[in-house]
Amino acid sequence: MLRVREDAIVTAVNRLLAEKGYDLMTVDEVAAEVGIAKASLYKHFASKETLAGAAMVRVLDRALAQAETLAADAALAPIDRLRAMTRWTMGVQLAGEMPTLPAQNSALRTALMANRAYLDRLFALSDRLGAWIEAAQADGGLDRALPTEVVLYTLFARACDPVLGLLKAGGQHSDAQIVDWVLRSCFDGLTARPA
Amino acid sequence: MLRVREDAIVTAVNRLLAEKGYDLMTVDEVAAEVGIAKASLYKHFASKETLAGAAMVRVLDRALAQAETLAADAALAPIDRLRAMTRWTMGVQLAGEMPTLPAQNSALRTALMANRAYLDRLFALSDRLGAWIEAAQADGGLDRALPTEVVLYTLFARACDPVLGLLKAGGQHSDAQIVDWVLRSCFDGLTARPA
DNA sequence: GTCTATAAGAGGATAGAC
DNA sequence: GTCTATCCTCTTATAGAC
Repeated sequence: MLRVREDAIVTAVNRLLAEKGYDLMTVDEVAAEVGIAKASLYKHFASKETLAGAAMVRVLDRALAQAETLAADAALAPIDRLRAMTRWTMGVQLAGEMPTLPAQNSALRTALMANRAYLDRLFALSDRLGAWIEAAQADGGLDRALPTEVVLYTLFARACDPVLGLLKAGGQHSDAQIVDWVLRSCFDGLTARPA
Repeated sequence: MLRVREDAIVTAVNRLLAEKGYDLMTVDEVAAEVGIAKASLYKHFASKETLAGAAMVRVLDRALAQAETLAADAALAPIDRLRAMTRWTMGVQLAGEMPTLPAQNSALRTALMANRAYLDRLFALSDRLGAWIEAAQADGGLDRALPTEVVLYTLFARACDPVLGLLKAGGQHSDAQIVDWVLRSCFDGLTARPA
């Protein structure tokens, strides 16, 4: 029962974070969406920052599960694992399920940096992607001139890329088409490649 | 006198928007930074949204001036104009002078869409970059498989790319090095190019 | 653990004197 | 056009009954 209730809370937080972002999401809205009183919500989670942390833990768990699936496919080259992972990430964002947090809010940042569950998962995902990046550079699939951290941050940034939302807002293209274009620009660059 | 005072206000807004973003910037802070009372500030600008609009107008004017300079250099290929423009944009962000607005705040968005001065400059810049993009696709410098709007949005997005801030926060690299890496990943892609 | 009610304070905006 | 003082709403968080 308690687990089910808290799952419902995190689901609401996740959706609201994706829709309006951390600063514009209010705890009142979360409570209303779950259908409980705000005071009840605070019996489950100590603060707004804690709520955000729980939503991030959930999405990181989803990402780790996706990475696990990709790792199990021995036929995939490292670069293709990275591509598939990024495609998945962008799909989640287009589906309105990607909670995004402001990089500038220092109170929130401090709380997250003290959140062990969050940090564990963030490091686990970074380690996994970092290993794929280095393997892809070793086998010649990935540009060796770019440091691992540059590639890693660039891929993480696709999760909150505003380009996806802008193209979707235009209403002219399917989600799949949008993902294909952004994935292509990310991995192959904007300049023409010799055929 | 009035012009000087309003310039000082916009400068403060610009800096605070770059530092903390729109939602976390307070009008009290702006007034304090300028050194005037909040009520005085409201004699110059009607609302917080108006303040943000003025900061965006200023940065767009800077961008248009930069584009004008690049357009005057007849030796530059279209793709190099785009590259130089993006390099300039990222330099402004790393210098802490790039005001960034949340895409999710609908009240702010509504106000901006009613701000003629803002829209005029946004369209002017989009037109100029759009022409360069199409010229670069025509001469084979830019990937023809990507629609103009995808390239345009991708370049605009570099102005608020979180990767720059993450790399700078690491403290390991110079601004110039960071810009080079992100510019390379953007234009040439993450995957290796045949030499 | 759920509720109603409320504290406590931040923040956008304004009144009115000078 | 600048100031001090204040209004008013929104929002986070808690008190206390059941």
